[in-house]
Amino acid sequence: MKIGELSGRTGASVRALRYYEEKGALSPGRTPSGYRVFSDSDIDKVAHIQTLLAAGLGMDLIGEILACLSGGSLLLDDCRERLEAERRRITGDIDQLIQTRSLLDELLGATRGPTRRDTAEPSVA
Amino acid sequence: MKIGELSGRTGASVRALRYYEEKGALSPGRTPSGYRVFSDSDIDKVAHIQTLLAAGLGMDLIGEILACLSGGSLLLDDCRERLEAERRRITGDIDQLIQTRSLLDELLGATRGPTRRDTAEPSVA
DNA sequence: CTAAAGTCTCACGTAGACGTGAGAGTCAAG
DNA sequence: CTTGACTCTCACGTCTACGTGAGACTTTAG
Repeated sequence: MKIGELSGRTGASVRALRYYEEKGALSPGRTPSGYRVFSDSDIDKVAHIQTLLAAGLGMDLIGEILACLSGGSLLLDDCRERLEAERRRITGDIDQLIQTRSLLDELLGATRGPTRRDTAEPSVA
Repeated sequence: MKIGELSGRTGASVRALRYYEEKGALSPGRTPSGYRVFSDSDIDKVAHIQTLLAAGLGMDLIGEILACLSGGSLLLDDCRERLEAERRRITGDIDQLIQTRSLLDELLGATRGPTRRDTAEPSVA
């Protein structure tokens, strides 16, 4: 498929997809005329990219990770370490966010209003 | 205390502290000669700012929040709503991060195997 | 065949949270 | 009084993940 279709299927803008390629996260083929040609598996890759981006990983790292994965379907030790480091960082971020949520509760409760446990608490670590 | 001392006590750079003031999150007094004068309570405020920043809140919102808090020691309904919106967003972010952590575990697990250190056995790469 | 739609490669613009001098005034110490 | 450290106000530089044309070519629809 061409870039427009991938954009439609993933929600990522055409510009974003070209940017992902620039960072090595995608490696589409080319038609004789220069058009990028993506495969179905790229849909999943883009989803991964979006997920990792949302988690705060930089495109440079994501690019290396996906390059590693598609390269040999096996992570080099170097990549593993960095992924594990990110995993630890994310766990730290989660804790941090939970504390911050408590701070917000404090601010919200400090002034007035019922200390009601309203909406569900999906994630409590 | 002057800006340098507050910087030392909070870890925030002098530039950052001036930026926080610019955004209305801090409102230090001034000496006749124009030097900023901070109080001890500003140490806590800076800590809150750093926490909220790390949680993804923008300085504009943080500025309004702290201005609200120190202004009337009571949150306006408008402020409350926005804080509650941020609370929901943070909860969503936490869930997102937990899912992402699972993705990382998946990626890390996909290559599970002996972590060779010096074996020059090129797997598939 | 022509017009519209899609794609290409530059390459500058954007927003957020500061970094980094530039040039100048101010304060504590010797 | 003179350093030297500290502070002040501009105001441009930085980094990230794209947005947004500009100008030109390719493909598709009628």
